[in-house]
Amino acid sequence: MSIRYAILGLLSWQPCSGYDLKKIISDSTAFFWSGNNNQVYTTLVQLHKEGLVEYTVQTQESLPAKKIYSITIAGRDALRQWVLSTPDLPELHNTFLIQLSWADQLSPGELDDLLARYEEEVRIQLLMQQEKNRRATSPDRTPREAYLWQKIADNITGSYENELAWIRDLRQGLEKFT
Amino acid sequence: MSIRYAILGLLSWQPCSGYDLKKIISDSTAFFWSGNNNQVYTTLVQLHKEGLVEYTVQTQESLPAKKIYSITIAGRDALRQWVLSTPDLPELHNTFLIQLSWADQLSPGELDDLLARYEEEVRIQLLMQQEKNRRATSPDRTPREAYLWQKIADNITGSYENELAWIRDLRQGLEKFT
DNA sequence: GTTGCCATGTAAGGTGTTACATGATTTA
DNA sequence: TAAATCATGTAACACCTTACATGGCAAC
Repeated sequence: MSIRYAILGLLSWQPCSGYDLKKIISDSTAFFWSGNNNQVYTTLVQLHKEGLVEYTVQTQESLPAKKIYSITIAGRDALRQWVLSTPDLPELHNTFLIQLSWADQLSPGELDDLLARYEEEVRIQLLMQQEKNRRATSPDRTPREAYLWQKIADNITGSYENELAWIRDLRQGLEKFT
Repeated sequence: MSIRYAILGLLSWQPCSGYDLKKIISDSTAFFWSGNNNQVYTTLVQLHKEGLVEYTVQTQESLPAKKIYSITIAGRDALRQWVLSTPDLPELHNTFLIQLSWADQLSPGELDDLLARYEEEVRIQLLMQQEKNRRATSPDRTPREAYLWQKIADNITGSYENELAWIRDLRQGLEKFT
């Protein structure tokens, strides 16, 4: 349900087409959805039905027409209420931990290979995230907002760094068992 | 799809009824599913259809009959192949980051209240997780397996600790903006 | 000339959740 | 007497993903 508010929030920053929203969402890690058409467009239709967004059609020569969505007063109210609501905990979904649960059947070499592959994946992901952060643009309407967005980016890189430290420590500790 | 392998893994540890599996999964954080009936029972039926598990019915006086599932040779093979397969990255799904994205509309007091509530939630979750770890039983078939399960538990508490450090730092840094 | 971008939308399917349904036994 | 535990299973629905469909334009 929170993709509603991700979209409302983006529209509270600037009017966007569905296509724009889709791109922003799929490029972002904090907005963790895939940004597929179905979800974005149907959510926009629903938000419109509820009066939380409105749109104007903008025709373009030699390009398909755009629906430029913007947030309504009611939409801003709904967003504010949601932002004030009790936060959810982060969802810790790490399939690798399940893989590791049953990894004692592997030989020392197989296990270290598995761990090395995971470490490498996380390492690359961290680098990609850092690069994303460098390129990213944020609303930046006040110094405080810029700070919040910086910290949001830090949260994600921090999670990968934490995971990386964990896997390195794990591999180190495994050397005793060879 | 990975709940299949969570269940196969649990059965590779010890034979269980669906009810047992359900309880283990819903009590565990690493096995991150809710452990609802529908998923567990239908997955067991599917695994049985594929010949990866088998069961015997155990009747009990004055209690409903149990189906005691155990893993087959084919099941052990499938599990081993999955454990060796390329690990997935952790899924970072933190709705709070989206809430925070649009939190600059809040007054300093409202914002700090939101952050304080989040910090408290994470703190409690960390304590609960540590308590869980203390009570938990693990397969513990070899010293290496015991080590792996210890590290899996550490991963989860570590994630909460990391989040807690992040939110504390964030609140500290916000004081400049009051 | 095939791929990718712009821009909308639909279809089909996988995954996961809550709630419902039964029915005896134990606990508060 | 109400609720929780044991034990199975189904129904309904929310959420999310990939893939399909159209059609013009630009780039390589």
